[in-house]
Amino acid sequence: MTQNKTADEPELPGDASDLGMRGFLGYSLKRAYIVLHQAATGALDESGLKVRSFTALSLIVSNPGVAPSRLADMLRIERSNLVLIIDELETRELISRTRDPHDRRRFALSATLRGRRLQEKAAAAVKADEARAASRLSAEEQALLVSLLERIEDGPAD
Amino acid sequence: MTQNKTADEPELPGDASDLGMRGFLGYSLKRAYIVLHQAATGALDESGLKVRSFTALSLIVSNPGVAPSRLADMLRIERSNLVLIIDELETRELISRTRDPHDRRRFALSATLRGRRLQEKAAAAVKADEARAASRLSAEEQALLVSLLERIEDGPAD
DNA sequence: AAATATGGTTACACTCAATAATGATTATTA
DNA sequence: TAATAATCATTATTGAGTGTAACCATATTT
Repeated sequence: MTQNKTADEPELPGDASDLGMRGFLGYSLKRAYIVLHQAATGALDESGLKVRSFTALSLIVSNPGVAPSRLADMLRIERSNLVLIIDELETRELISRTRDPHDRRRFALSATLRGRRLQEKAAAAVKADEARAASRLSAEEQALLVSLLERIEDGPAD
Repeated sequence: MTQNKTADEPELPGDASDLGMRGFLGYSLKRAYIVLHQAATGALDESGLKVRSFTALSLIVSNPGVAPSRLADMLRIERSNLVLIIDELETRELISRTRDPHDRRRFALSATLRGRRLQEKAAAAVKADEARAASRLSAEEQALLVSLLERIEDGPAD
């Protein structure tokens, strides 16, 4: 047994380590992601949006008229899963869903004035909480981090 | 007819962009994480482990005798959720679960020889696939990335 | 015109993770 | 010491989040 907890050394909290996992990029990535996701969730509490809904709303704001299936591609989720998100945003009158006149199978999604205002406010809150969560990094380091992450997202060099 | 790049129409579905979301660290973080998680999932396919189980097994290998509740803390999940993971690892005889003689409420988790061998093999596979996924980054950049991520994980500077 | 493909929707299943309740054991305290 | 509280592992239940399959309406292709 490698653990020797006698009365002299009662239960050190640090006697277990994840040093072996630190060699895995995905491990560090996930743990940092959890921190940022929680920060965003907290920031969005007031607006009643989830991170998922906020992202969808933001993409609709900056891409007026976008079709649901296109949006699903951008979010990397299935169309069927987007339906509920859109339903919620529409019920709250943050977006409108109108038929695309050129292709009546499609909907054209646009943010309402209310939706644009809420998105703007929520975005500011998320930005602020993200800044706090990443406050150990300078602005330059944060920019560097994002660029590194985007190069990973671009896939293998091959 | 849906894609007309010849500046005919101002708002075509094809030119949708997520540029507005790129200002959010959490957005880039999540997308990079998805890439790495998929890489790890693929690498672990052969071993029959999920990313979750692999992480648990790895931590048990490097912390022989660790208690389930301590492990749950390290994995940042509830004890109750760890039970199923441990059950699976024990059923496959990758770990053993023995009572801690000093505190009979606790279990002491240790990897079997078989578990250590599988972990070693799986770790190599994950490392290889992670390296491929991050191949657009040099070794120095990868190390830098990890250090930036860990500083985020450390929380706000305050 | 008929067959095929695409877009949105619904229903279902599965994974992941949190919560609450329970039984066993240990620690505290009256 | 006896009674009470706290801790550990477990089970059951629940709720997100996401994928798959089937369906209907509309477009496209043959």
